[in-house]
Amino acid sequence: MELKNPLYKNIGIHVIISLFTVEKGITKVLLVRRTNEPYKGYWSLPSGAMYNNELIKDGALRELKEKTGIELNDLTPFRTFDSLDRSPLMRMIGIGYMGVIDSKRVDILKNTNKTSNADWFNINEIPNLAYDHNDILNHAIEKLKEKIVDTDILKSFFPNGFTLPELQDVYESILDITIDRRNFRKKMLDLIIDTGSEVKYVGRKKAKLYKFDKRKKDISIF
Amino acid sequence: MELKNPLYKNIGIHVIISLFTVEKGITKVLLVRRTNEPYKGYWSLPSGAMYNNELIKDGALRELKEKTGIELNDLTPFRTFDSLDRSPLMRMIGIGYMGVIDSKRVDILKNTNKTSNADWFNINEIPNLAYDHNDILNHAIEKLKEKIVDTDILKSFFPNGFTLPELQDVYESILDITIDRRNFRKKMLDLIIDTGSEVKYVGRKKAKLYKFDKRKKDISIF
DNA sequence: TTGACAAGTGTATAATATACACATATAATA
DNA sequence: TATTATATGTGTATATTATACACTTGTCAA
Repeated sequence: MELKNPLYKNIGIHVIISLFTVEKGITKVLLVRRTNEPYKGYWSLPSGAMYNNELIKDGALRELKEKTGIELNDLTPFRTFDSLDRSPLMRMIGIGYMGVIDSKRVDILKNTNKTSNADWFNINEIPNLAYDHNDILNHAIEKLKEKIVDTDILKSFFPNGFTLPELQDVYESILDITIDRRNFRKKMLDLIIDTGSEVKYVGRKKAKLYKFDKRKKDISIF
Repeated sequence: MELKNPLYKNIGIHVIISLFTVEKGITKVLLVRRTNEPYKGYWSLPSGAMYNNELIKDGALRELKEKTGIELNDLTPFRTFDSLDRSPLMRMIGIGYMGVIDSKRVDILKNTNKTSNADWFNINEIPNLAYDHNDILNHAIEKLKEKIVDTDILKSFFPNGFTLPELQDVYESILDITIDRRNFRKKMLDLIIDTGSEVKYVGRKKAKLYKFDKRKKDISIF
C-alpha cells in the first residue's frame, strides 16, 4: 500500500457498510472475515464493488446480504472515501453506509459459510481491519452519535416497537453517557406513541411497548 | 433522457458545485451557461468530470476555477447523486459540493469567455437548468440551511472579518427569517472575537469588525 | 411472605431562549 | 450650522426548556 498518486486508468466504486447493534448495553459493529488476498484472514467491514447498473444504496444492501446474510430495506450513506492510495490496483472510491438494527431479530452467517464469516464486535475492541476500514469505522461511529439524536436511523432497530428502558439502553450505549430515566421519558414521550401492549424486557415487571410517531420527523434530542 | 436502467459498461464520476453568496440580503447561487450540447444554452451548476488521479474535492475546486474563474481553498461535499438516468451515455455518479463566499471578493467570468459564462442568480428565481441540476440545487439549498447554523461553512465568506449586521444579513437571507438584533448578538458573541477595528457597512455609523473564534468548533445556533 | 429488582411517575431549580425600546453616531439635507 | 434620517449598539423581564432528584408499584425468586 505504499503507492503514491499512481496514474490510474480505471476507476471503481465500492460500498462499505458499518452496521451497528446494541446488546446488553454494548454497542457492536458487524465485521466479516476475509477469505481471499489481499488481507486474507483479516476482519473487515462488509464491502464490495457496486455494479454499474444499480443504485449505490442497492449495492450496499446487496453486498450486506451476500457477505453477512442480513437483509435490510435501508441504509444511510454518510461519507465518501476517496484517498488515492486506498487500493493499489485501481482508483477505488468507497461510499460509506451505516445502519442500526436489533441483532436479536436477524441471523448472521456465523461459521456456516466458507466464503464468509460474520460476527459482532464491541466497538471498543476492534482488531486491525483490512484496508482503511479502521478509519472508515471511526468515521461511522462519530456519525452514528450524530444521527442517533434524530430518530430516523433508529426506526429499523425496533420494527416491532420498543420499551422505554430498551430505547434508553440504546441511547446510553451509543452516546456513551448515562441519562436520568425520568428526563429521558419526558423528552421521548413527544416522539413516540403508546401501543397499548406490554412486554417484559429485563426486569420482573412488564414495560409498556411504544412505537415511533411517524408524524414527528427530524426532531433532535439532546 | 427517457432511458431506463440501461446496461452501462462504463462509469464516470463528476462533481457539481453549488456556490452561494448573499448580496444586499438576497441569497444567490453561481450558475454557468452551457456552450455545448447537450443542453446547449441552458444554465447549469458548475460541474465537470473528475480525473482518475485527483481527490474528488480537488476536482471540484479545479472545475469551479475552470468554469467560473473562482479559485477557492475548500468546498464541502453534501450528497451523492446516483440515479441511473442522470446521463444517457454512461453511468454518471455526481458528487455534490457546496460553499459560501462573499461575492464582492471574487471576480467571475462574466461575458468574457466563449466557453464559459457565469453569473449569480437569486435562489428564488432559478431558470430550468441542464440535467438534474434543479434537483441538486434544491438539495444544496436545504443543506445550506442546515450547515449555516454551525459556523464552519461561513468562515470563507468573511476572510477579512465581518460586522454583526453584515453577519446577521447573511443568516437572515439564507434561513429566510428575521432575527432580533439583540438576541442575535447575544448568541454570536460567544463564537466571535472583537478585532478592535471598525468599518462602515450599510449605515452612517461605523460597526465593529469581528472574526470567528477559531477555538470554537461546531457550535450550533438556533 | 418477603426480598430483590426493574418500571413507572412529579416537582423544584437552573439554564436558555425570547420579547421588547431607547440612546448614539454619522451623513445628507434644509 | 442645525435638523433629519438611518443604521449601530445595548439590558432586562418573562417564558420556555433542561436538569437534578426519591419514592411507589409490580413481579419473580428465594
